[in-house]
Amino acid sequence: MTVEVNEVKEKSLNFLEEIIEESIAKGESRVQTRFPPEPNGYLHIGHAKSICINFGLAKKYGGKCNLRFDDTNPVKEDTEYVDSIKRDIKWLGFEWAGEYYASDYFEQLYDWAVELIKKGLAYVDDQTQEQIRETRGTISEPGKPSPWRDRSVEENLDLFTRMRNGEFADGEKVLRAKIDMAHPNMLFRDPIMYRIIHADHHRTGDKWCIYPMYDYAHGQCDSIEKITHSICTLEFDVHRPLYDWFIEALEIFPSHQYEFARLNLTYTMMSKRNLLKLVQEGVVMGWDDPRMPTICALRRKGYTPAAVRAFAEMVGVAKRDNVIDLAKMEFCVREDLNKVAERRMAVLNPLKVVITNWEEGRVEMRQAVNNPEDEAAGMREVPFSRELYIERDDFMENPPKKYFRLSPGTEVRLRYSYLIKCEEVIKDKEGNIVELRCTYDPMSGDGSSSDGRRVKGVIHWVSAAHAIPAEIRLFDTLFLTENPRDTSAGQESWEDNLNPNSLVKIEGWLEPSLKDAEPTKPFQFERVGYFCADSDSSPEKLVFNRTVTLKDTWAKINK
RNA sequence: UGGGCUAUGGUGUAAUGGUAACACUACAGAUUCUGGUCCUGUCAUUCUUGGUUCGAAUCCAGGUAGCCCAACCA
Repeated sequence: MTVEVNEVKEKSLNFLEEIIEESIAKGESRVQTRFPPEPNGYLHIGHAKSICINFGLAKKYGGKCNLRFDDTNPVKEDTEYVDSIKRDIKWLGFEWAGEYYASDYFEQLYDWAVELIKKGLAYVDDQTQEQIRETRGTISEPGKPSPWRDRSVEENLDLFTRMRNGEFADGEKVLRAKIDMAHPNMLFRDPIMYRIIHADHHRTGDKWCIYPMYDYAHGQCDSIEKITHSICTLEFDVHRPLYDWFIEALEIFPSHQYEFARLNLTYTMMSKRNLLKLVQEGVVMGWDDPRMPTICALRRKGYTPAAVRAFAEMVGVAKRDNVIDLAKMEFCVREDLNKVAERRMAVLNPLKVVITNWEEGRVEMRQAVNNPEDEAAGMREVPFSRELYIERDDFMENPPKKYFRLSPGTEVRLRYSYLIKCEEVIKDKEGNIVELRCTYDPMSGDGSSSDGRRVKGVIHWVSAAHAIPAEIRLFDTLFLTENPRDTSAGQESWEDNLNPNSLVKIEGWLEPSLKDAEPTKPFQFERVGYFCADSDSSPEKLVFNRTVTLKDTWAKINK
């Protein structure tokens, strides 16, 4: 006798999970990660991946994940960004164990710098920025030592103290680690640890005028927080030896850095610097313009946190360069929204239909299912009357062979309502179709028909007298028309590839129940796509944003 | 005097010396009061050349290709 073993396929581990499991196997009892944004811009979908990895790993292994702001460069940073970052992480559904700032550690970092000077591992350099650049050498040539490299410990200590005390102007002096000006890794050619910046810091104000560089700060901050797994993107891999060098030189808690490949999306600009430029130049309405890849933009557009998390999970974690198809993100959104979004009817491009055998003034409330994927969502009533709007695309005077919808003499079902037959097409002087005259089958209200005939086409509609007008913003999936990293197309720069049709505003008609829709709550406009009210929406002017299309039905029909 | 990282379908991710799997896309079909959803089917000589082995995507060696590094950015 054989027994069918229902094989439960265990989900394979990604390489970071393997690393963690190895460290646990070796006796490491703790998993502590951190998400370390610089508050110099808004978080985007690429950060969402990093957030999901860092918080997800901590959760999976019973550890903790800190939020640490890497605020070591006061001229670029601002509390506006700090606030937005916190809001976006919360929206994604994560809670940080501790909230820290690199600036919390400035005093400790300073003390450690003094320690390195005393050990003869750091010195104050008087060279100009240009001189430092020139003497660093190149990728294939060694650098040259600074003339100030061999100052005495006493002199270095004195100079560094005076740097802190504000005795020097910006750029006049820097503190550098004394390592190896001929090192094949450029970062080891006496990296700058501190520079002088007389600027207001968003948290420490004017307390400091010297600020640590990333390489001098990041590993030590991890170490202070006893981070076990410091996870960052691939371009930091060349920094890892330096990260380790400072930790070893200081003999502090040995945090370790691991790198994964950052997220790239087709047709999407992901660099914070360039996104900032779009905002500053007014190309977009702001950081939360629905065309932006920022988390707040996705929220405004009606994406759900669950969809973003599912996407991060689906793209996986590895070390190879990747470009994820936007279609994959849209799939995650549709998959989630299909389960949770209530259905509504809305006509984007109206064509008037008059039901000639329906009495003037008669209104009938039709029962409509809110969500066929979720019975608990219940029903609602939608008014039906003599004059309706249907989608202009749902009528064709001369239909091609596989067109299932209205055309002269044919019949379709109005969703949740009656079968109608097009009897007459009314045109204006220019020959434009302005109205259809139709008749309805009074016996077809329950889904059947008077004689058992069935129709293939089902279209959406709104009652002209009851429908409410709204501005509908159609944001194109493609904000860029080429992949930003693709140079083969010969474009001058990514900015030349902004999609001119990335935002189209139209006037549409919504069923009455959409009047008080709360912003960012997505609805499926049946047969059209997912939409949500914009934050600008008001009772006086309803504004709806397109979240994502339905799986491109119209394109399929029209091909 | 260059160093580091990476190569598996159109796109991602698995397979950890033993039948190349899963998802997205695309295409085809079935169901449907949404041309949506759900369901079914189709799509690979694992960058290359050698080697080790009964057996290699996996191990070894040499090529090749891509990405990152020369901010007082992170």
